Amino acid sequence: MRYSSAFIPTLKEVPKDATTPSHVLLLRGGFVRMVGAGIYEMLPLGLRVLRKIADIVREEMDRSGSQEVLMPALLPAEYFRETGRWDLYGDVLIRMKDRKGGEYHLGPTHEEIITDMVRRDVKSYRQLPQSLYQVQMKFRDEPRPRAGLLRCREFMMKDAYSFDVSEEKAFASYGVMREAYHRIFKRLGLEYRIVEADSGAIGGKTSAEFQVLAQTGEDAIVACTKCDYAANVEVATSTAPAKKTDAVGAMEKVATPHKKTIEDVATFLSVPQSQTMKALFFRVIRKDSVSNALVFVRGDHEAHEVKVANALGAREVVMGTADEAAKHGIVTGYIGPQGRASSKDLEVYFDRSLDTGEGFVAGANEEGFHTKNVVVGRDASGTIVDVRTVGDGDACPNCMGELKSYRGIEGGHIFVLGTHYSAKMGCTFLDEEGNSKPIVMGCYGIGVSRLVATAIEQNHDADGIRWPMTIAPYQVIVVPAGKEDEIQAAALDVYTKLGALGVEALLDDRDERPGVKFKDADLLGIPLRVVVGKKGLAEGKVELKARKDKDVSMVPVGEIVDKVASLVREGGVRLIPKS
RNA sequence: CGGGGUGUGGCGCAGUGGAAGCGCGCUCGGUUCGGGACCGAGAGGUCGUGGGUUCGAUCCCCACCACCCCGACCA
Repeated sequence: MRYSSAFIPTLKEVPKDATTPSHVLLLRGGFVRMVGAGIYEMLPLGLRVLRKIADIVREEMDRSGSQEVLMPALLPAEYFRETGRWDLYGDVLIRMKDRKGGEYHLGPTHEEIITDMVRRDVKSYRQLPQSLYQVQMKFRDEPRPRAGLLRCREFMMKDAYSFDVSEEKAFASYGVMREAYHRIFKRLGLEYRIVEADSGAIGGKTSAEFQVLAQTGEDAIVACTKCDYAANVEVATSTAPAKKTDAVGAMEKVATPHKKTIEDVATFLSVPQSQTMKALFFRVIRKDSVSNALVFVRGDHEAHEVKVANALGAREVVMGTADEAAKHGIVTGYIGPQGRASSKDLEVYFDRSLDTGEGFVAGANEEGFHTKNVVVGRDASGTIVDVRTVGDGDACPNCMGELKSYRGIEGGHIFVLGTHYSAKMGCTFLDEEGNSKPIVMGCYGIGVSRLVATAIEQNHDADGIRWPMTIAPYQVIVVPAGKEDEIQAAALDVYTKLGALGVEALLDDRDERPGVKFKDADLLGIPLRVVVGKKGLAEGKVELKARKDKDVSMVPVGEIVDKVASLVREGGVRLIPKS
């Protein structure tokens, strides 16, 4: 492509609404433009990147034995009604009516539609397993779209679905996809971790997220520095604390006037914060009931609400207000477990870090007093759970190694769904014995458009983007630095020969000063840059620079094309020469 | 949905109760030509929308809309 005729509207100034690096650079580089909140149009460069990512995903899906289909984005309400998600999805679903008043919505995900596709035709175990995928725009009315392509209301997603005769086979399919995902993320050139995660609303049993490491990530994850354990903090755990058997003296009430926070109490009583416990009052929302719970965690720990909800078997837990607590006779600031027991009104839980046989300082359930030597099990009873937020320095639950925390962007998520959808939708098959059984499903998503932004979050510097070779919009930019005919001719020659080898090259033939061209080349993030200049050319050489490196090398004109081609290949791209 | 903020030329911003300006970008001419050059001449704006106050509103008042940030929520 000749730059002079390309539609690459770059911007010098940072658009004021862009905050994250990928958002800024996608806009400045002329890759995308915003049309509305969470709605973007892809300009030529952006589309090239998007397609490259999608193509890699397709190749690996195909290789894993999955077949591509395309489902509609516009869906009649009846499918989501079948599984109850018409109501469950709430405002996230973009709903509409047709001229006859029929109810429709835009697809936020396609489990129901694919299940319908399969149930129509698959009747026998002989037709299984099946694996189908699609690359499609999805629509979700996000409460808060943000950060450019990272969180959109319209976004491109690859979703795959597996159909098996048994849970065992479904896990095998899950394993195949997991391997395919590893290949995909490696080929995309992204640093990532596969982590255990909460299954959320999709309703699965086993799931794993592919988290791309980036400082701006929305998700907090921990990974072991020794083994391959990694988990989203929503579900992360650590080694359970050892029980201690030292005798602990009897409980002792002490005056702690006006000392409400853990910090104040610990300082006042001269005990480490790890020897105190604090209580969190939650409103617990279960499938068909709402109750309250006191959850005790160590003073220096934090409870994670998702872990709390999972541990209590709740759909959701919400921090209760002081007023609500007061109705249960709770003295905020001085809450203790002694003398309490789980009741219908108020459930009592302890994080397992408190179940060590040690004595802790707890509130005395009386304004201005705390109690020392409270031993869980001896002086207080409740259910032991694991709800604390795991963080840096905690011990790995697998190998006792040290856990380290990262920020991540969820690039992919794979689930074993079981029969959640198939059972509700009557997607069944006859096994060898003639028994009708629901098909066991799995689903596997990759946020294709999100990965465009994710790749930038992980690969950029002060000057612009640094695309991984496999997804760069062009692999090399050829810059003639000078107007002399020899320079122009030499640059055109290099550009033409690169094209013949199948290298995707951009020829910056614009009538601009070299500085402008260099700035744009860096901003666009083209991995390789070949500059044809007067001095070099006099010696029969051109300049080669990698976007990610500082240094420049001079290469004989006769070798530059092969040199570039081999670097592109090394970057993981298969070159197909044009005949 | 709660809290905060912003809407003025393509982008970034200033500004006034008498009706609009700067930088970048754009067009033309000239000088330049290895890290976003310089000089000169131009083009380009329903001041988010609607209503109100006023002789007169981009400015003051009210309502609405859009967008951004924090939180809730979420992939």
